[in-house]
Amino acid sequence: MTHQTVGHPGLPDDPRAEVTEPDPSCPVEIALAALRGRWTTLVIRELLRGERGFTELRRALPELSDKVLSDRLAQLIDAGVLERHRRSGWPARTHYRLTPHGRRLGPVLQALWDWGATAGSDRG
Amino acid sequence: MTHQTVGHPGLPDDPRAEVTEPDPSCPVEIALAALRGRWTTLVIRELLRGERGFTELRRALPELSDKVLSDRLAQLIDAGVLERHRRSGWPARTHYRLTPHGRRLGPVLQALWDWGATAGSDRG
DNA sequence: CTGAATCCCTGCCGATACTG
DNA sequence: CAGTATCGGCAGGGATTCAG
Repeated sequence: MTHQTVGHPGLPDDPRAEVTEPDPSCPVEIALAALRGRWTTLVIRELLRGERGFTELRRALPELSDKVLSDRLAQLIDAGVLERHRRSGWPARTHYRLTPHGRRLGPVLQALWDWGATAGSDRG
Repeated sequence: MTHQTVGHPGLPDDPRAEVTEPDPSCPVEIALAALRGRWTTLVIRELLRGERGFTELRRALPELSDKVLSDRLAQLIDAGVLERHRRSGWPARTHYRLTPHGRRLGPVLQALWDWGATAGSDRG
């Protein structure tokens, strides 16, 4: 951040802070798009704990269907959060690992957690 | 989670960090619910700059329809982010102001911005 | 001026079934 | 083991209309 116009934390001094309609190239939109959708943060949480295979993720999140898990993994790979590593052979073995960029979601989720944990307590 | 096995920031040592399915009471879900939906962050951004009336918000975000603006304001009031202040008389005048809790979204949005701004570049 | 009610359309999510 | 294909239900979002 390069300024503090009004005294609140403010947003970066970047033209994208001035958009008047939702803009996919806005960094906030990019971040929220990466986190969007049911189950997404739980998948990330599992992978923050270490790399996991497809079945391991299913075991950790039993209510999550194959299709949605597959969707989420693709979404997160697309967002640069995860990498897929295939091991050839039989049975096929794949594992998913956070990229460095994905690991940097840790503090972001922490910020969301901290804010959400104080909801209702208006303190100030 | 009760540890920091891998050296990443980790999540709080709270039972809600162990849920195996989406849980509305999870702080992360609470925060994401507050930010959910198209236009939401732009409305917040406007109000981070100062209190605004309904029409002022419409002017700042011309593509945003009345209905969705109304929906968003209700959502954010419900989330404890905003307060509505009515002034009696004619014409009716209302303004919206961030609560202290809402103002604390500043750093959260900043964290999202920072992450989103580095997407693609794999080493911050 | 400040909204709420309605309608429709689209996209997400879940269940099931099928493939390499 | 690791997914993809397909379908149906439901909620989100936009335009329009109406009301306090």
